[in-house]
Amino acid sequence: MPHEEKIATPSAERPSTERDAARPGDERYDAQRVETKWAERWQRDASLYAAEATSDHTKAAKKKYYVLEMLPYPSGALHMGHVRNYSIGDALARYMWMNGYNVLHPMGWDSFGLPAENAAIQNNTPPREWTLRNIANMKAQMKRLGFAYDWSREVTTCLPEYYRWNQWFFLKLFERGLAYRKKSKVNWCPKCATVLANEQVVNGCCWRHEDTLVEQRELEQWFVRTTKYADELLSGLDKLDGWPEKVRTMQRNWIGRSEGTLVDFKLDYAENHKGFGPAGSTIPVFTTRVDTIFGATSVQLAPEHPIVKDLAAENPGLRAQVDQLIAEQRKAKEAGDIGEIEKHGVFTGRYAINPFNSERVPVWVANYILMDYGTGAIMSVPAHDERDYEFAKKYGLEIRLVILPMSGDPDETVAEPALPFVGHDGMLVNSGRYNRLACDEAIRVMSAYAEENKFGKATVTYRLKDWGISRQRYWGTPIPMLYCEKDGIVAVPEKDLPVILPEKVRVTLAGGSPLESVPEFVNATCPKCGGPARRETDTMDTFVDSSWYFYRYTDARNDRAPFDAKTAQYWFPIDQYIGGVEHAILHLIYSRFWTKFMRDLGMITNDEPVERLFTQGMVIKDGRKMSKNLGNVVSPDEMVARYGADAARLYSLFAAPPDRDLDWQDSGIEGIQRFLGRVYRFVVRNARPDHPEWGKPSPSDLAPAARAIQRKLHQTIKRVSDDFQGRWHFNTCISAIMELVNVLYGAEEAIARNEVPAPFLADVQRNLVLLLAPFAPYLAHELWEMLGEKGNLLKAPWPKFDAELAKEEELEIPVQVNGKLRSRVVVPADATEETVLERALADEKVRAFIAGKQIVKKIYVPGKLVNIVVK
RNA sequence: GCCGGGAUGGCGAAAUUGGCAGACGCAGCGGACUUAAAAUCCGCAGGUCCGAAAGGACUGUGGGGGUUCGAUUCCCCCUCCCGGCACCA
Repeated sequence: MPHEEKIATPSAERPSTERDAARPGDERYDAQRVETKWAERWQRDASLYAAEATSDHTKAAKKKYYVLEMLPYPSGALHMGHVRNYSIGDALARYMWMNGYNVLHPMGWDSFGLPAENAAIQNNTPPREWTLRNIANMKAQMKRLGFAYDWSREVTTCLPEYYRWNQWFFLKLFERGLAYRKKSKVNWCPKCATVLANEQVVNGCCWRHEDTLVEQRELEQWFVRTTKYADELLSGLDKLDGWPEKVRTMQRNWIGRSEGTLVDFKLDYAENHKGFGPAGSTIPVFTTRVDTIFGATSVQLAPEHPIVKDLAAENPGLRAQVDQLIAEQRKAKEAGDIGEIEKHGVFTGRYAINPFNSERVPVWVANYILMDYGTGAIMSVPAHDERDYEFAKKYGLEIRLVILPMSGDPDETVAEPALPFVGHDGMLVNSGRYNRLACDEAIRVMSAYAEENKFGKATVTYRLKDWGISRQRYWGTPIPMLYCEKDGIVAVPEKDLPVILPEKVRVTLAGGSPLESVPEFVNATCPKCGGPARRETDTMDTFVDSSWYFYRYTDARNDRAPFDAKTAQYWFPIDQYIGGVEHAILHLIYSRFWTKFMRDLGMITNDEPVERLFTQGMVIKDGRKMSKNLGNVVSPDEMVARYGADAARLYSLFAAPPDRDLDWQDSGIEGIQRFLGRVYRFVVRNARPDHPEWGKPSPSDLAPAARAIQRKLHQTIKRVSDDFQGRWHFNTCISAIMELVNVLYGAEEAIARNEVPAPFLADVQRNLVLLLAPFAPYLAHELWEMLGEKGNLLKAPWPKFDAELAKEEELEIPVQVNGKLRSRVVVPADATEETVLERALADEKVRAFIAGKQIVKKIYVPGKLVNIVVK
């Protein structure tokens, strides 16, 4: 019994009052000492978390696994949301390493953007300096937290080595007509002093400044033709079954595909026509219900419709009213309640011709018609549209029934429906030669008729708009375009990339782009004619950076291309992407677009960037989102200093399943700290680095105490492995490990009595450490070493589950009478149904409940439960 | 209005395929160790009622109904909370 003297007697090992920290044999877990020791070691070995080169892999049988967490904006310091996000990814990466995969687990910095400019203005620090300093700080935090990133692939989007490829992609987009310049109404955030894409406007406010109303401005802007892929972006969602349904739904809503028909209504000039009419004498209307067109009793125009402008120009009275409508609409839009606007309209005095029946209908302008959807004009069918019905009632417009609801029997007389009847299951009436057609059939026939007669056609409309990427800001990727007086818009030749963002720029939020005030940047030479040219001073939306950065990780130091096609093909798609749901539309839709674009460039072969997406819940405190304003922010640095990185990470995984919001409680992390200490103390007390080999005796060879440990160990291996492979409920993984540790503590007396063989105990401890390794890497490494293991824990094989060893020899079967729990019987695990029922019926308590009654039914669910039904 | 997600002890949560509701942890209570405290270890613990106790009865997963021997789990109806979309023609 060589280990006898090593067993600690509690009194000998208990730390005394003072100066206990440095005492030899101290059992208290000093997380700071252990964690800083390992952080330094890991720091020294850059290759530790490096993904293996793909060239080594064409022959190797190792499977790849690309796990990615959304890269952070370097705001200055990590917050708890980051810690949670990265703890999930890190646990997964470590688990996959231990399971023998070639893991790619990179990290980078989404480092262009407005906060750097604000900081520059406030602290007089250049954006570059501010950003790089923040990156250094956050990188140090990540290292201290022990995240296993392949830093050799670090991507920093604000550096020319990266953003030159944004410019390169822009040129490719431009060549293919996918980047274009257009004057249009754009969203303008006064606080950002720049425009925003539609996706970046939330409830009429800026996505970064939720209290700042977005204004509309007319500006020349660069757009990316995301709508070219609208259909594929939509249909591709069906195949993304590794994505949360919620995100897919959000994207579907955002794309907003709608099938319908365009129909031209001609303005009628028969009366009051002064020789030349308003620009565009036809009014194209978009409708999803062309089958109801015989019920159209007016045409409604958006107040900002160009024809309205012309009509108003001829009619000052109308103009005042239209201005009023525009104001109402704008106000409602800004307040974010355009949906609740009080319907209000004005008759223009003009009429338009319904091309299907040549009927003259009045043309109105209404505040609920939106210029930026469809054509900005509708045909109003009060009988079959709720909004039109409401409007018609208010202004006394005609309501004409043209659809009758279809009943089961087509020949049966149908009662007049309550109006408005908006159902699709009907047939046409009062519709000339289309009478008796079913709605869907009528839509087809009538669309075709319109197309044949050149006054309309079937069409598809999207809510999705092209992506406005111009930003009148300094800290972003310069758009590589030139304006030459002679040659117009000219692209910067590829060989002249990158267009370097100048460093010495006075950043202000006033006026246009700060770059305009840098003559050496603005003044350039036209590559076509050699004459003087003006450089584009807008920079790119920072969502361009994050749309393709994950490809760059596969080949981050390439200076001839964004990345090598073969290498990207090996790694893509990303097996698991993890981040907050706030990017469900913005980042994730742009990324999907970019992937399709790169595929069509022939750079990649995958259609989608991400196989599986996981959106983790928020970290909240006291029931509310953490924010500086509320003063409920928990700082990761403070948690690491007080409890250690392992505790902070483990708690963020333990407190709730990862997809739910996590309510941070300081007392909760203390419990985790206690648990880590418990694990540490057990191993310190029981480590036998010099143990002989564990020969794996069969269960019957072990004393009951040891056998109980073995059973629990294998049950734990199964639970932890299953949760990694299926749903990711790390909280239950950790609970399972806690239970194992509790069993080990319960066995300490048996261990002291030598009922647990030393080699077996060593094996159990090894497995315990392996199970803990993905969640608490510092403690796991420390204990691994303490157990005398020399190999790299990171790549040590994940414990293997053995069903035979996990099996219970005896089962406690609950016995119900009429569905109510009355007793329990202990039976051998392999007991037959007869035996179990016999025992159950023989049970004293059960007998008391069935006495004098008739047994109707006996139910036995093997291994689970007995239910005796009596009456 | 439409589409998701959710509601379980004092709190965070668990119950993975319809089978012991509350694992694990926090907070709490009791005990051990200590001169004492901290730390640590062990134990108790949904609620109500009966009982001195051991123990027992009833009840309990937002509310109501249903299916079933049996429902946190499946079906129908309703309430509340969170997120997204919304005169989208």
